[in-house]
Amino acid sequence: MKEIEKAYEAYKYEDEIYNKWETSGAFTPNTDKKKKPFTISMPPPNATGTLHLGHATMLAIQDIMIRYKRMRGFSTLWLPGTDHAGIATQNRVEKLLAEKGQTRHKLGREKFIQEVERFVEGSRNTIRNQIRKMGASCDWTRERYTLDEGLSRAVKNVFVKMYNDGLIYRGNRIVNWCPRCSSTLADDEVDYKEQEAKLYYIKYPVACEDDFITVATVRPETMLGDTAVAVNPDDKRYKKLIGKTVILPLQNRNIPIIADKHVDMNFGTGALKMTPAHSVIDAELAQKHKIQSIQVINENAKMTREAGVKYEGLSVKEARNKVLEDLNKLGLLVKEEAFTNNLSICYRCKTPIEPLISRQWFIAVDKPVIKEGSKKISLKQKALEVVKKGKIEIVPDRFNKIYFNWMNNLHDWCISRQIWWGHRLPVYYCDECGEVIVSAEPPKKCKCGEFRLRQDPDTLDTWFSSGLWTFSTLGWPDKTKDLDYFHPTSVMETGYDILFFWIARMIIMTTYALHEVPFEKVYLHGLIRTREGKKMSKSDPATCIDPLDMIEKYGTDALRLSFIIGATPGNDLRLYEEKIAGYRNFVNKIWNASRFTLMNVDEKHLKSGFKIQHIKTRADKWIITKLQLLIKDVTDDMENFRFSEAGTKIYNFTWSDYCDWYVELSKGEQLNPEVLIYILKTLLTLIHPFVPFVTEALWTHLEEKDMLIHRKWPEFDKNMIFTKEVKEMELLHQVIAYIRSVRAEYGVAPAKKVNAIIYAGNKTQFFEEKRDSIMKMGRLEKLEILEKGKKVPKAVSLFVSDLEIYLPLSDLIDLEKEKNRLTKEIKILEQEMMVLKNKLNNSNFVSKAPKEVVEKEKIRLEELKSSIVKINDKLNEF
RNA sequence: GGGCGCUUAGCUCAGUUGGUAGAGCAUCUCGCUUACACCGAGAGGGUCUAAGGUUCGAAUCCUUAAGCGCCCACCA
Repeated sequence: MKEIEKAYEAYKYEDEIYNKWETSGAFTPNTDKKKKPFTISMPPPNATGTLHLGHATMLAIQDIMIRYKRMRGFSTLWLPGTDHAGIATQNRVEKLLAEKGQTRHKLGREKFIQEVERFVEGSRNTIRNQIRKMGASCDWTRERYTLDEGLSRAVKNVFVKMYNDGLIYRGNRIVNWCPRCSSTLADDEVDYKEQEAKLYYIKYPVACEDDFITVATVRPETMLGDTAVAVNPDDKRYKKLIGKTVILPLQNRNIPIIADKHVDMNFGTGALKMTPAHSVIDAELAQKHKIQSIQVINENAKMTREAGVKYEGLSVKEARNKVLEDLNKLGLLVKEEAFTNNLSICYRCKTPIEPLISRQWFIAVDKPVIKEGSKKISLKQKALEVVKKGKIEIVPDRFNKIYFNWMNNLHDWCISRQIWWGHRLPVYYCDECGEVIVSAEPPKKCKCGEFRLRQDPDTLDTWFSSGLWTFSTLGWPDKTKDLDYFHPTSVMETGYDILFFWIARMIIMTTYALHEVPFEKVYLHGLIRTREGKKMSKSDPATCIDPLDMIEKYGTDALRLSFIIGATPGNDLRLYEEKIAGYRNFVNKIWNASRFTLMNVDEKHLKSGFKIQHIKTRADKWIITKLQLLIKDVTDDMENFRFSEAGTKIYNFTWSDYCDWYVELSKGEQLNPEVLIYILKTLLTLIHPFVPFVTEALWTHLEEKDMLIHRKWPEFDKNMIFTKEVKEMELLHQVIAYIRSVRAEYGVAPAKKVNAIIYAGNKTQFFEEKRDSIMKMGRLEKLEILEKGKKVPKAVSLFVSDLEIYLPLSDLIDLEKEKNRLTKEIKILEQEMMVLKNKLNNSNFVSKAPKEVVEKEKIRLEELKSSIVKINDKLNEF
């Protein structure tokens, strides 16, 4: 027998165990045709950061899925990797450079990229090791990175294919521009922040008339680029002005007054100033009405020459003040009102977005290109269809609606970014003849014969490459064994916050490129919040829990459990240290339950293996039955992704059934080594996916050849269900619980032993057999077990089922108190009996409720009646 | 303006198809009984947000309302 420490100290074991798993190849599956594949693509953490609670959650959930399926005999691939995270990473490095007084422009493109690469290599290693810390059983031999050669090839190939299909085009359109990042952003990369702004009312004189039209705006500086004023056609105030022109103040330009139903009559003055170059709505209206646009703000958020010499070069804010001042001088500024509006900001750096017109690359989401039978459908339609038809199932299903809503409203996706860190567009220009060449391989020369070709300086939106993740990581565009075997992947597990950013993009890109879904199931977890329900923010260490600190303090297993138990998919989870400490206690409980077993068995027991013949006592049959039911329930829960339920059930079994009863009963002559070992091994197997480290650490003491990670998942065995014994044991528990309860109520010191008399009727033999257990657990001095007898005076009396139990606590008994206790008890029982009687007298209930429900109630009623009679008899003696 | 989620014991939450409410922590009372004080035994604590409805029966299904939170949308 090996020495086992009294308490489990996680940090002493975890790294070594992980290392053993990894080096033994346990995480690396084969493309074994005899097995079924089970695949998860790990959502690639950004290559910049460190592990946070979001990552830790996803790793815990996915690892549970993977380990479970591995034990069920699947060929399981969990493919890890990292994402280059274009804008996020570039921003980080730019910030670091700024500290040294450097900028990326001073450095130049090539050197800057080297700088980023250096930075990324460092932090990728950090991330890798932190993923290991979480116990993630992912296949490191297949690790990928979005900028790998292979993945880059996939990116270029998809780009070219889409271009050739007419899905990718270059266009001059209004885009979200972040002046700080100097780049475009996709629509969903824009965040909104409420701000206290001012709504300015400005008078525009109507040409050739002594009239004005007043417009309201929060951005007066954009008026320099106004090209129209729009009103609602039904607006009586302005009907007569439609078709006329106004003279745009400060610019002295004539611009038309047009009518469009989109204009809200009730907002402001009901007249909308239109700046198509700097407002998305205005741009749409302008396109509809063929109104030109004038760009007055440039990509650095400075005013352009078009804004006029007076304003050129001013910042937006300066221009705003100057415009207001000038309008005021002319008496055209009517008034200003306080106003709250939503300011658009960059989701990465929080800088206000400037909408402006720019020449960019887009993916056409509404163009019918994908062949579907005889007709062609768009990317969007295809992405909607696979979810509608159930080819992809989203858990929880309420997110279907959210997905549909988003997909339906999707506009053409702007994919070009003016940053340097990322996949450069495979687009080449010939300045000689103006030819545009789109090609995965750099072209040698233009068809006009020119050799000097210029590659587009822009890079692709990060989500373009992430969208290919499930298949680019498996080797596409090459026809690899992995791709054939592991794709489509089985489950995509991630936080609901990137449903649009990523999940939707993967569905679009994969259904297009591979004509199959990227994954069959999407499992969405919630966000981790503080105990108060607030978001955890890195900037506020008081609210922010660092998973690595928690691992050091409580162990990985405890942390994992705190993400799983009590969590429901799609709902946020509040996390706090006491919770983690609680699960640490549970992990220690597992440790000690095992320790007890190991201290009480010999090596020969460990080696002998378990047979059904080893089951001897009623307690054995009871715990074995409980275990079988646990296997059944937990398996069912795991199959249905109910990890919280599965975890809770194992927790309760371990602590309440196994430790509090079976282990306690095992102390003494009842000890049955084979059963103890069988229960322990099965339990460790069942809970291994949740707490891999402590279970594997214990496994080393069990004389098994293989590591626990390879162990087969237990099967439910109906031959090990003993219904009768379970009922008897539960009655025994009840009796012991009653005795303990009375002892406590009467203040009997735990060390003091008392006497008891049980009239057990037809269960006399059973109780006789369990005499030792009752005496031990009830802490009895002397126990009499008889079929029946006289009521015992000067004793506390208990009536359980049809049993009578007496504790003659003579000197402790307070007759008055005992009388009150029994009176109280009988009141409760009588009340319950009344309810039951009414129910059973209700013909509707008897006829309509299921038979077994009625039967159950009848039995309960009989029990109640019997107890009440007995208590009444006893009361009459007082 | 649309849509979604939450509201259950002091706190954090479970409660799978409707059958008289559960856990952990916290509180109180005891206790070092040969696995564990990261423990054991016992106790208290809930008209399941409110009001209607369906049903023999509702925390669970339907309707309405309130509070909190989130997402989407082109109120300038």
